[in-house]
Amino acid sequence: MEIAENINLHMREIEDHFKAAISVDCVIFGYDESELKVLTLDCNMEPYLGFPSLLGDLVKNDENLDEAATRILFERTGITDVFLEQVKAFGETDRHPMGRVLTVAYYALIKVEDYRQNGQPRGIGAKWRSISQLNEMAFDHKNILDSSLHLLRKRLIEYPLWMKLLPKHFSLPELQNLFEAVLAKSIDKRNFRKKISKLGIIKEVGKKQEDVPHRPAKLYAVNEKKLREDYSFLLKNPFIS
Amino acid sequence: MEIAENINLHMREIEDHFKAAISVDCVIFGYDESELKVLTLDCNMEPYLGFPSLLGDLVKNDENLDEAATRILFERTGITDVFLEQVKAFGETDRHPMGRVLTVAYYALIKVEDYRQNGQPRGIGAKWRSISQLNEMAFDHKNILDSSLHLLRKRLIEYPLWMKLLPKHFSLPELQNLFEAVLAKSIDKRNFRKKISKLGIIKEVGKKQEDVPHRPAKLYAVNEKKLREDYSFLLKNPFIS
DNA sequence: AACTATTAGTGTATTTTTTACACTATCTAA
DNA sequence: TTAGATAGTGTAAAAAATACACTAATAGTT
Repeated sequence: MEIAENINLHMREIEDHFKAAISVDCVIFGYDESELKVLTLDCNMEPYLGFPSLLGDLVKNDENLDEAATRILFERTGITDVFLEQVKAFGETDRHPMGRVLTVAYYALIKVEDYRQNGQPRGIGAKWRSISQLNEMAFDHKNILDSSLHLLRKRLIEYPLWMKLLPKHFSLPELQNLFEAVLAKSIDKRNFRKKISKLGIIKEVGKKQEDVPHRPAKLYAVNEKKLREDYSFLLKNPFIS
Repeated sequence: MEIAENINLHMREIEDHFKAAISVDCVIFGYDESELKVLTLDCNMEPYLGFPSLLGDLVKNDENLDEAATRILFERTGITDVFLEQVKAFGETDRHPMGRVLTVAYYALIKVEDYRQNGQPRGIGAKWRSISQLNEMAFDHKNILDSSLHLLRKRLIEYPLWMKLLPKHFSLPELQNLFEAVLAKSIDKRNFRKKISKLGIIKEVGKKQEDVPHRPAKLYAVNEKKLREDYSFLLKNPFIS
């Protein structure tokens, strides 16, 4: 093939194809009030006016996908060092009214207390919504949420990711309830505790719950030393390069 | 905000952002000569001239991602109904010399015998390469291959995907070797057979290997009836919507 | 026909993991 | 003191995973 012809062909390819936009949408999970919640906005774009939407943005030209996700998390919550993992790309041709916008979904795990402290000023209009009340969403965001939740469920079983969702001090009933909320099933208390204790990565902090109208539960924290030994990859973010 | 201003802002967004191309790259796995192989091309683009590359193409404007992957598979192998699953998106800003090309990776499982029958005319220049010899690849394709192999390993453990790679009739030693090749570890023969037989989805076909210079192994086939009962989702392609 | 080389095929005992299951303990509020 | 509510604890049975060594069938050789 002649070089000129080759260049021509490339020109045509560029004209035909370099017309898409790339966005990142984040499914920001939080655990609060004994429920799994997602940080959402109210969509302001037709035809989805008022529908809950995920937090996303177009990817800048000099930004890779992980960077875009990290930026969105920071812009919206003020939190850095967020646990993030890519879910997958969503590329239906008609998924966005503005044109061809391929979106790459990430899920994020944050401690709601961190968000309350840092985030509210920036995350204007953002609302925590329980996953059980997220049925209709803007764009294909319900689809994205479902895929993300599916991935989170798998990850929660294989890695102790719950530590990214719970406050520094937490009780075993809280931890069990988190599992039950995410996996949407009830778990035997004794077997659950046996499994957690075998992990060996939490330790008692010597305190108890306060202000509860019943027997208070002991509080635990992650044992950073054991964590480093057995799950050092969780200290960095193993899923973000 | 004024409507005109709003439109203006959108115009700027379009100008700034709708400049990316989207491609799909397929990691086409095959099992042959007791090895896990990947269908590759020799890259003809600088600076990767001669490096092995995955089979990919730009996504057409009226095509979603799954459709593009299916098309690439068909164009390159002549095979329809290929088992495909999206791996993830790769979006480093500098991953492609032609500009910003976000690529979405898929892995595919095909029977090498099907490829030999249908494919060679179209897959001009395509070569099966053993994964062990794929160290340097064009673009970020080694990275894509690694992610795909990682996903395949997980999937192979949870689902009987090996049936997508083996010929209609296969022996248990072949099946075990496939596992060993994909997982890159050796497996105890008796325990392996126990596990496979508990699945209950293969049946003897009443034949034996021929032309082997030692005791011939019995041949098996997938029991379609049992498969429908226990793994009906594998008959369709569960990972392609 | 006997023998050698090579791979196929088979079962049991042990350990580990998972599951099922019910009562006592501690706190608040009345 | 009592009632209400939730926290906390152990054991036995079943299932799954692991470790392990010999006999069987075929082709090729002598």
